[in-house]
Amino acid sequence: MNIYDIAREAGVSISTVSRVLNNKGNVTAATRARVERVLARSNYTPSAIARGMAGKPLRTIAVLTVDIRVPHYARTAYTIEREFSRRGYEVSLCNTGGERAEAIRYLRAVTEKHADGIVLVGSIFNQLGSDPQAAPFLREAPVVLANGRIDLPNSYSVLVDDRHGAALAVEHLMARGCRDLFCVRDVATESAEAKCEGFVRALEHAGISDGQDRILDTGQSIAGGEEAVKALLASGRRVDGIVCGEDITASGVVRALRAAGLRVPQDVAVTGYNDSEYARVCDPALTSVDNKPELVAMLCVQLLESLIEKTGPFSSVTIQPELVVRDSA
Amino acid sequence: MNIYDIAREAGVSISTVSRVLNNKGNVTAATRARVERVLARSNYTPSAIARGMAGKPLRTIAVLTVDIRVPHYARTAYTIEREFSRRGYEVSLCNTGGERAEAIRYLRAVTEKHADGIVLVGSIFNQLGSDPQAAPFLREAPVVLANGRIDLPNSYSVLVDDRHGAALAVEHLMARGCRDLFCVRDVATESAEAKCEGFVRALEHAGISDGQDRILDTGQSIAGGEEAVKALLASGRRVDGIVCGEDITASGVVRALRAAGLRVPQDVAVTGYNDSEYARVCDPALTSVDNKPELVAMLCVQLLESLIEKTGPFSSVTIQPELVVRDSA
DNA sequence: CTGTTAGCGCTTTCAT
DNA sequence: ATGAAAGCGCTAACAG
Repeated sequence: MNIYDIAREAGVSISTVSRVLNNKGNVTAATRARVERVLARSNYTPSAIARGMAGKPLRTIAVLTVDIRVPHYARTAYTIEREFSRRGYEVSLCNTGGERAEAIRYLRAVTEKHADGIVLVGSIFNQLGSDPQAAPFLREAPVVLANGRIDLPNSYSVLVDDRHGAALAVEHLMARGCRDLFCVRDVATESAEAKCEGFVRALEHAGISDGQDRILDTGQSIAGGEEAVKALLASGRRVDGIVCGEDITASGVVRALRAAGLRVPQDVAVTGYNDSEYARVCDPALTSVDNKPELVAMLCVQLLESLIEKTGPFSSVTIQPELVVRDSA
Repeated sequence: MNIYDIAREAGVSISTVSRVLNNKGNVTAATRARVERVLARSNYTPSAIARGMAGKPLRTIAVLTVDIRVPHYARTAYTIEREFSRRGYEVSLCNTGGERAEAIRYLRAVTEKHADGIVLVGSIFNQLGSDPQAAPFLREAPVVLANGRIDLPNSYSVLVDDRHGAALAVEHLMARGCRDLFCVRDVATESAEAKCEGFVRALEHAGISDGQDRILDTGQSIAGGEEAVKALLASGRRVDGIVCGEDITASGVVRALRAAGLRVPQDVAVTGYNDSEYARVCDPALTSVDNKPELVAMLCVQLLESLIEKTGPFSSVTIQPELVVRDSA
């Protein structure tokens, strides 16, 4: 069933049907009513593909994320989807797992389908900007990065100041009297790097210069946090505060500390990052850095929408995280 | 840049270009090479829209879910996306929030774009099958429900036996000696209903007939779990075991029990549901029912793919949850 | 093996 | 206010 069928049944031309379908003017009330009656009883659905063929945008947004099973990405992707949906766009989603090849495959696919815009969620996508295989696809449609940045003509960023976020955690711990701090780095992204940098700088600011030696590397998981603590305690180094790069890792840190007979926060205070549900499930509830994924997502959507609709001016923005104090520090 | 440009530059016809593009036979190695060279230096991207216009499938799958911020849905959606991606499909995602209107809007949109298949994740979508506004869109493409069922000619299900899941929890609690059990219902879906039914039946099986009076209603959240426990304790009823419909709610239950000075599991044992990361973050780690979202998703993908490619036979399937025993019960 | 051509279903001028 | 017709970029049937 297509527009010709409707036109025939209504005794008009396809132009007229098209006009009533798209609420264009120049149709008599009578004609419009006749067409609408036919429309109502037929179960005709216009073909968006044909509409796209005729040069109209398909109103779809491509979202690339590492893994929506990570709550932080889930919250970001959720907000992006909801906001674009509200604006009449559909979103297509890909979990690249950080795999360059997956990202490229997907970018090619969405370019072939003429996506109207692209959102890259996470600093891990920064590398695509200079990737000869990927970059061409990032020039066909406007691109916005959530907490990332690439240098391409039509790409913009909504950044989060993770250095500041980590510094907030350090300052809070020092204010409660902690002096022997450590930082848990649980992933190798620019964002994680920024957190470490914030940690080191904040220590320097407090006159402690060996921050670089106080960074613990581990995996992003409960087990990762546990292992980092076990290794630290085994080293015999003094510790009374731990800044973690993720709530989930922090929960492992807390668990291992308690298992070792240490009290949190009395003996060792712990901070998480992301202010996720994990922070509230954890016992004691985690003091955590809120890096505002919903706000970031919202700004990404607004930015991308104005890029697509060419209602300028546009500019990249940076938002500041905040510390949410609970029981672990 | 389109297929005509390539054809002209290579000095061949568009058919030939189309043939090399799609690896069809009947092209001399020499001709193929010539076209491929032109292809390589041009940054031509074929238009999937035009291809769709010519009758080829666009290879997109629409996934409807309640809210991917809920880990169980995130895991399901993640697996669906990954598996379809591997098979050369793209997935478009909508978080309906359980809103009928959102589901309908989205179904209309994806029908206009000729989605090749639809996945409905969650029993909340069961009602769409008999919804006159929604059902027509569920007839245009094959539909698979994850843990749901609708009665439409081209719709199939991958079901989870949640009655059995809840019964497993009850049996485990009774085996540890619990006698005064309660069940926390934290949402109003058929799936939640099935869990309650499983709870009641398992009690009956053990000679306890007042199961229906042992169901506590609350919200699906930490606070929901806490409130349920507070109300229960205030009522003065004896309790030594609580079966929860969700890990997140169970974590609130545990927290409130401990706050009331009760030990988990010694005084009151608690079971969660979904075997999510929350179960592992919670202290004590939750004994939880694993309802296998990855397996469900995988089966949905296989089912839908065979429906799309018409490689039968198809049939709905039911999978059985398993209990994962940890420290809370 | 290669080229010509007729659609696919819509939007949009341009006539009338 | 309405209709005729061109064109969007591709696939595939058909002709050569």
